[in-house]
Amino acid sequence: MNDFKKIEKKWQKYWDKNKTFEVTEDKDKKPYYILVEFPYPSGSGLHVGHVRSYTAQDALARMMRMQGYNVLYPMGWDAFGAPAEQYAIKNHIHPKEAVKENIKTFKNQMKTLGFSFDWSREYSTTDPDYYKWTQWQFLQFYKHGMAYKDTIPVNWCPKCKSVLSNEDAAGGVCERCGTQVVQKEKSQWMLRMSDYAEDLLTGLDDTNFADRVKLGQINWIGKSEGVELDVEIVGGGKFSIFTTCIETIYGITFFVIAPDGKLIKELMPRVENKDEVEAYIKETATKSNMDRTELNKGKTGVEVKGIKAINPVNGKEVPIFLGDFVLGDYGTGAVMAVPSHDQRDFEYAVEHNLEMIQVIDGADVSKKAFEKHEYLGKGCKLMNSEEFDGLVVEEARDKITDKLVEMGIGRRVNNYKMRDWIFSRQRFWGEPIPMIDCPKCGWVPMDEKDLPLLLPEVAEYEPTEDGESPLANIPEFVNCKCPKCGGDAKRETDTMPNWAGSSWYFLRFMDAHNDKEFASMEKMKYWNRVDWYNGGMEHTARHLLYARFWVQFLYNIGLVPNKEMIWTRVSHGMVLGSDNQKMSKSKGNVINPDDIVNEYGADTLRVYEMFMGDYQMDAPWSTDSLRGCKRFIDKVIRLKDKVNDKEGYTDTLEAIQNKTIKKIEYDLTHMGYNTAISSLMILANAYDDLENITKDDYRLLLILLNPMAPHITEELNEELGFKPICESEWPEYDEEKTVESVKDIAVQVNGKVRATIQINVEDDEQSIKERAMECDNVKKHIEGKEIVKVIVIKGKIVNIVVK
RNA sequence: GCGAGUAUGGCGGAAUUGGCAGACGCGCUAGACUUAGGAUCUAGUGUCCCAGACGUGCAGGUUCAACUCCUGUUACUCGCACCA
Repeated sequence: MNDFKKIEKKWQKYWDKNKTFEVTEDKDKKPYYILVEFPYPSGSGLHVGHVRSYTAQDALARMMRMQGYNVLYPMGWDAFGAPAEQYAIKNHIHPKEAVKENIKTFKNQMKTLGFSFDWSREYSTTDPDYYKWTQWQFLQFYKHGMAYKDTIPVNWCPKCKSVLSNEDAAGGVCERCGTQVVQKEKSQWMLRMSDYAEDLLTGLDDTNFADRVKLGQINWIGKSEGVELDVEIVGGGKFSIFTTCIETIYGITFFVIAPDGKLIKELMPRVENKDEVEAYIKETATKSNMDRTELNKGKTGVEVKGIKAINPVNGKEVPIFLGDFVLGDYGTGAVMAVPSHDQRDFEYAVEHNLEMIQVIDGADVSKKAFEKHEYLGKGCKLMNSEEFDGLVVEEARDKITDKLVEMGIGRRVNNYKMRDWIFSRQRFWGEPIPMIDCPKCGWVPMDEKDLPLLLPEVAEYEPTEDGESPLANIPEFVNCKCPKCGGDAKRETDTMPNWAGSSWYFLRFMDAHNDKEFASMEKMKYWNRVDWYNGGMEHTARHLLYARFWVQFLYNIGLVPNKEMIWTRVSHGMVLGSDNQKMSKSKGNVINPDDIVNEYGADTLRVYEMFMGDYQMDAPWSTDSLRGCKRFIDKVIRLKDKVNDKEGYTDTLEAIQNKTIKKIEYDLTHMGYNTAISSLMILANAYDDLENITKDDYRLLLILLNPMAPHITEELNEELGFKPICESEWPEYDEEKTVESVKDIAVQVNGKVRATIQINVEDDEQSIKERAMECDNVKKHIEGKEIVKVIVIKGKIVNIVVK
């Protein structure tokens, strides 16, 4: 049987020619929108990991189409960003050409795998017709005060010569190249994502994301409730701190402020030891995040001499320090230090020989701090806290907060770890930011009707040495007229991050070729939302959060129908190498899907990847197992020889057939792909046990297997003379017939199986009980013993308890 | 350190509500058919001191009955990481 190549080609052509999977907004059908993360068309081609998730979603799409749903299953390309640019630089071609080439490869691979995408909706984020709307939406952010320019210390990758978002620089190393990130001051476009922190949290209630996905989002947003407190400075002036442990306020022995924050700059004129302080600020700036977190556990810092702060509750004057464990961009960039009750403050106090005051009773604080997670909920009481002495912590927290609020110096506030989104990249290969810097008018947005702002056609697109975008070197691009006053002005030369285009691509699929709007409200209302979104776990924090933020903003300005446009989000496990390690060229364990398709066929690869293990877990590659799937398909082919001329279904197969239909429906909608395949193997084995099967029997197996193995099943179906499966209806099962009327159940004595009896569904408890007692082996084990009770679970088990 | 997840034969993994642990597949063993087999078919395949007993990371508990529920614990994987 080596004509699978011919067969697969034939049916791929058929689907293309008949536009089988293209959909329109058909009002008579129920819409269902299935989405997989569109790939980054890299130079190395499709990965077997792509095949896993695309096949899974493809199977769901194919089944649901047969069930009468109007299934939108689109595909496109997320082609802006550093990898495409680096690939282009390395191979000395223009990124546009590189992307075109890579898309062609990807698309061919997808076609040979028989994915049922609606190719009429294909686009790339790099198409001017698409990024026009990305730019347009950026202008909406700007016009609603959600985009602003700010000079901030940013993560800088010295190798990629680019600014990275906190998300891209997670762990203090560059996401792309692994180089240590350093801090650098830069003027950047920002989106006010932190304004949406609370909405992004509550919005999760309107989604059906997997729990682990929701949790990832919640952790990333990182909400903490606490008190913001104004602190007076001796001799005038004040600053604010944020704390979640206001109950320890009487234990303050010093304050620490961030060296990279704005506060120290304001205080500078009054600082006595300016040289020392400035040196420390400089030192901090050269340290990467990594240094600040891992390598530098010892608490460095200097005292800010000449300035003392006043503890508002007792008037005590305490010193102020700089310390790089306090971050400039979280909270207020300043903290109250209570060394007895915070381990970081404790370490800092030991290092700098500072006073400690215990204010919560219940532990020895001479060796380490007695922290919040240790004293909360244990009934611990306050001490050394004047009128609050003796109060339980939780109560004291409330009373102290009330007092501070009353005094007008305290506010209950929430803080979030999530920061604003740094939206500028000093890169060529991204959407140009459509803003113009006019010497007279300041930043002016481009006129919407002039969009798209195209990337210029140039030969040089490598980043400049000083970290400016390559676009800055192109006078024809930079120089322009101010849309407001008509005078000479300069364009923004930074481009958008590659997360931009992917933050709204799923909306575009609903109306992919609209040249009047990014997507029409009418079509978005028809499709309503993404019903089922599959992607990698690695995208559940960042991409999904950006996309939700983007959508919520569009909703607030009335441009999309729902505040959450994604309903279910699930994630798949990785396909590992056969050595159980992540596939990588350096380890030599990479499996190329093309090779597998060539040798075994697309159907085999698809079936194998569905069968390989729990969909949500990583699974190692096994070519032996793949061969097993090939054998299964061969067996299905051979079963055709058993088909007789009889009409209808074989009686003895009724139960298993109904059961299998039900099982496949359940499994394909619950990510149980491996057990779906297994139940089809069981069905095929049942057929194989018979001398003959009917045409209808055989066709049922073909239809049920079709979502996973669409080519061979269509071919066999056609050979029987039926109309194509992709134009047929999904079979219905009869719940009553899924239950076998005769069944073997176990008989246990004291929980141990001693016999098996055959029962009928109609049998009553008493007769089952009697028959169970009559089994020889059961008799042997209950002989001479007192029967305490007999438990009969109908259709499942009998347990006789004896003493 | 914090958060999440995982742990079942030689291997990948089943067990939807507590009800015969190991479905299904791989691998392996023996046999059949064969010039041949990465083909197909048949039988077998958790462990052991094998009429029986023991077995789902480990130690307890609840129950007639526990992979499943509860308490504690270990290892690994992933995410976050001085977030006040």
